[in-house]
Amino acid sequence: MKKNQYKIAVEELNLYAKHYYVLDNPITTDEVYDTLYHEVVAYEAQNPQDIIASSPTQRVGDSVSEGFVKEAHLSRMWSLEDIFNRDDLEAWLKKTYKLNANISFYCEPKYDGASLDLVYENGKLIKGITRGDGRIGELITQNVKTIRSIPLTIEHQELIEIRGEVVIFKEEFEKINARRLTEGEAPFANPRNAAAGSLRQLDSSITAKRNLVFLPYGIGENNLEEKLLHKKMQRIYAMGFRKPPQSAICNTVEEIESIYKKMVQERDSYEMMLDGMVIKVNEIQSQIDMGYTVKVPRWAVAYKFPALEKITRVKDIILQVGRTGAVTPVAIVEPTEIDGAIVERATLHNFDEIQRKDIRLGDAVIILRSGDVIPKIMKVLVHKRKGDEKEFVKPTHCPICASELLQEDVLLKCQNLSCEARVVNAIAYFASKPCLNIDGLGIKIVETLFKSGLVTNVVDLFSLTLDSLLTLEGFKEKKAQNLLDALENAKGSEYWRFINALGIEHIGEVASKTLADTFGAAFVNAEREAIINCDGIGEEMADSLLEFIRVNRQTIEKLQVILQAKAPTKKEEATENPFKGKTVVLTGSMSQSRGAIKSMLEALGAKVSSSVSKKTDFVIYGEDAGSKYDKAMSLGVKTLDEAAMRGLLP
DNA sequence: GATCCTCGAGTTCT
DNA sequence: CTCGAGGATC
Repeated sequence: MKKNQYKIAVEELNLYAKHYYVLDNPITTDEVYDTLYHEVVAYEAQNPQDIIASSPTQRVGDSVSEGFVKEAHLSRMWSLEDIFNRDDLEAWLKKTYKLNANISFYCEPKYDGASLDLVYENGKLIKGITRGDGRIGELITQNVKTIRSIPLTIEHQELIEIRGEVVIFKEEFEKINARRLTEGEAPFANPRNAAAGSLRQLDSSITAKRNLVFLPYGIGENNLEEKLLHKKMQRIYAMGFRKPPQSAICNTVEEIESIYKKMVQERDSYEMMLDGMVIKVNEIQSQIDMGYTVKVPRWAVAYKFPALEKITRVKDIILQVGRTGAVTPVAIVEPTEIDGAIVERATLHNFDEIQRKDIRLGDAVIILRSGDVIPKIMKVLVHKRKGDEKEFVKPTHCPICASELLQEDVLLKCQNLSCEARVVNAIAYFASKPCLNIDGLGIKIVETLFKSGLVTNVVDLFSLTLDSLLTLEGFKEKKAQNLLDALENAKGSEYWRFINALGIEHIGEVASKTLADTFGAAFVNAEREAIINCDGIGEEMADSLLEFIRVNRQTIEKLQVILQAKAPTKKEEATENPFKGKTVVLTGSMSQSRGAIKSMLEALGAKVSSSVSKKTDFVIYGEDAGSKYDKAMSLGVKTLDEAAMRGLLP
């Protein structure tokens, strides 16, 4: 870095910081900021004579803004030094052991939120102060009192300062943003900004509505006479504060690495966002001996997690046509590594979304991926526009077959029933898992079959022969025979699979089961009245079904003859068991596939549903359980792990 | 008429 | 897994 580059970098950092801290509207990612910041630090270390007074390295924390009364902290709130990998960790440990060899380390999550300082006197909460610059913050006591996880009184009479992080749970964050979008307000970039913004509302009734959560991480001014940090923390939890979802006392690099890896792996399953793990020396006397540098304590460090947010560029927006004819836009971005995965595409859902977020071709965007969640474009970095970005024009004609598109609610749909994309996807759907479950007939194979002209509709599948298949590229004896076997195997499937496989609009797995149970093969002649009378089926679905039968009666009858799908045998009453008549939801991965467990439970008379509500009787969870488990917890629905479920089986 | 519960349909990456 | 909308329920 040269001197003039250094100056530019400082200005850039200050601009980022202003947007981040003061305007609660970041214009870059943490990663970009951190990288640049470290370059500046490196330059300043080499060229101390050049250091500019306004450099962000020359101050602690963010600035204090107007609007609230300023208030000094009883003792200073420090920031933490960041480390990013094992080498950094080993270097830090070496440094730390040099100061004091006989120590252990207390590790807990570093929450991604806004720091808060609480002052209690005579057992009462008297002040809540934002971090500010670490010495002076803003007095926000009224707002703080709306946070339910902050006790207003504690059983500790002496003056004590409790520090922690105010966060917004991920679920709540999504809700708030969804609401802001519908009300035409700019969404928050991340839960941290939402938390910080909510905390600094002038009207505390707004703060109250945001469902903030306080998680304590330490103590400022205090007189808790404990020799060990983790004991102090236990005293705090005993006062009525919330515990961290994970913590550990470690003695070696290996132990620290292992708890770090565990947290990284589990970070998605936590309700709040984490951005790292904090490692602190556990012995209080050693902490005092080690003391502080100008900026940070020597006895603690933040071990950052890999970033889940990256900046990338929208190269193109392509159009996909599904089996129902719905046209969906997908953004193609510069390939970017996020948390171990290379992200190249991000769904845009529908065309309103492009407009709402004002995404243009060539735009720099912040892209986000958390766990299994599909990559999402969070926001456009408007200040990075050069002027040559192009607005994306909503198509009027199908990208595949060129027929006219029609807007149906939020979806833009191709109306041509024989559009290649629709036909190919419909055949693939016919063969998919919840339908006839034909092995080896995925989208790629269907495309090959369609292009060769051998298969132009689902009936053609059953006229395939070994000879005709062998004329195709990529098909040798083995693969061809496997496919023919799989097709043969589809004969005699359960009847609901056959109905589902037809891909009738609004008729999915559940409705197909209802129809199969009620009418069996006679569903093609069912009266409208009788259809509407079925549980869960109304006018819309009935009309869609009747229209489909009217148009496709011959195809349906041909398939009935070929497939000989099994009409459902009269269901035997399941014997009495804990799951009979109960509504259950499955989440996470278990020793068998969820499908297998689902049919086992259904055989016992349970209704296996896909979403959790307060009517759900049990949520059965496996490894890596997701948001459904969280929802069960918040609704107070009973949860069972796989072993507990098996224990209840007859 | 409003609200809650479910289902259907769409998508990404390992 | 999440969104949006159909269906059921009050």
